[in-house]
Amino acid sequence: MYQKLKGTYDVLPHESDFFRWIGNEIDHVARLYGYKEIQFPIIEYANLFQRGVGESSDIVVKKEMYVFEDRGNRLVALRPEGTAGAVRLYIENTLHMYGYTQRLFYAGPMFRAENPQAGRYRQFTQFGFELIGDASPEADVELILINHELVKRLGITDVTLYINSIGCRECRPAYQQKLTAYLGEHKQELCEDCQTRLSLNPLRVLDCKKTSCQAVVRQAPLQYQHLCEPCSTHFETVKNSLSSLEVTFLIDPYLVRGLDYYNRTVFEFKSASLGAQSTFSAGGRYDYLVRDLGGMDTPASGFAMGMERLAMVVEASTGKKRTQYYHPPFVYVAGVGENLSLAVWQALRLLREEGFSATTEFRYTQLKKHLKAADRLGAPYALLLGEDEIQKGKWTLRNLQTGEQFQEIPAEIVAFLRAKK
RNA sequence: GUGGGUAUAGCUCAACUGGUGAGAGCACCGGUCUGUGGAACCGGGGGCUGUGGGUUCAAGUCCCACUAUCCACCCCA
Repeated sequence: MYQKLKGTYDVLPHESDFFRWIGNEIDHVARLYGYKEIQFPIIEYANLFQRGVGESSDIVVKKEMYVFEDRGNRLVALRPEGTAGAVRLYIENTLHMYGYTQRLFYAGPMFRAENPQAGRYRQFTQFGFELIGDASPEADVELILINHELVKRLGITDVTLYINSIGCRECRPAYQQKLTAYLGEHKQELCEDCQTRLSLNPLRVLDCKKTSCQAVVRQAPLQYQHLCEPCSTHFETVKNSLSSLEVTFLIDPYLVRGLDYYNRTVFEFKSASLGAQSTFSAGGRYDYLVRDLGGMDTPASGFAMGMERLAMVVEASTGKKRTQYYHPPFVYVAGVGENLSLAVWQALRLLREEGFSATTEFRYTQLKKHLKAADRLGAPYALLLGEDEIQKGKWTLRNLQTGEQFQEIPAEIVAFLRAKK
């Protein structure tokens, strides 16, 4: 028997409405905030991601990208995240010519060859929002508000917003020097991984979870205390805006980024119900990326949400299983007796033309079988069609919850159903 | 990549310390009931016990490897 690839999953028929619902809410919020959907390929040149995501990122270093040569010997990769592709799209299509500020969102599968775990897959779905061409702190706030709105709409309750500022290319070097110097003094106390991080990306030592490292980190100089004037003002404005909008947040001075392109504001939404993979949404400002990928100097900010994790949080938070979002067909047509296929077809066609979700089981001729099938599907109504109905030119409509039923001409039945829909 | 748990029917689980043809409930299909379902009863299809080796007279049961899965680390959404 064939099995699905490690780290992938199937969405079954009774679960898909759940994901559709989440997707619809995201679409809706995107529209409310004036974001337009973009679509870009799942495969791109590998170097787009190598450069976009950063050479020191584990996605590149630990070979977590699905990279291969295509038939033309091009080195291509399955996208490990969305921002690089979105920015490539922005640059290649000169979107700034349509308006400097672009509010964009996307949704789709991403790929990382990591070991699967709770809420972590090799093919996972990400929703991302990108606000390109706006350097103001309000842009960051808007993105956080979008998150906030989504959380609210999906009925998620146990979330915490963490924010931090990781400075810019002006103030980070000085800070990093200070940090590196400090960590260098305590090198012996750090774990093996952190000792290598020290030379590669010392910031990452800050969120190491090993107790020995944390002891060192606790005394370490913190970025948000060493921001340059502009970065500091930016961060203050973000915090003040959030406060005045009554969006509660916590400052996490150890919040850093695995992806290299971030600067200034970074934020994460975490849920306690998620186990170790507590972050279901993360984002921040990335003012250098457009330039790094060959575009003009363009500020930008964005975030991405993991659909699978989001789904788990929704279930945990609302107490509703994903199967409870299933929408049954509205009317089940039961053809009772032989040679009824024409009548059944006609009924189905009329119902569908009226916008009702309607179905049947062609293989059944016994009413009993039909009702059982309708029951299993969860349809609220069954339309009974047999000799009697055909003779009278009427339909019998049965309410499957109450058992009540009546006979009427099709037009009346349709009117009745329209009122119930 | 590292560490630990798990692996028997579609699902949830049985099968005394290794011992006759691997069972139950749910689900599915059919019947009791040829125009009234969600109940009951009866019957049926489904498993080379994750895969491959080994120990043994004998393995679902013990040993090894592999694979998958779950959890944690790493990292990340």
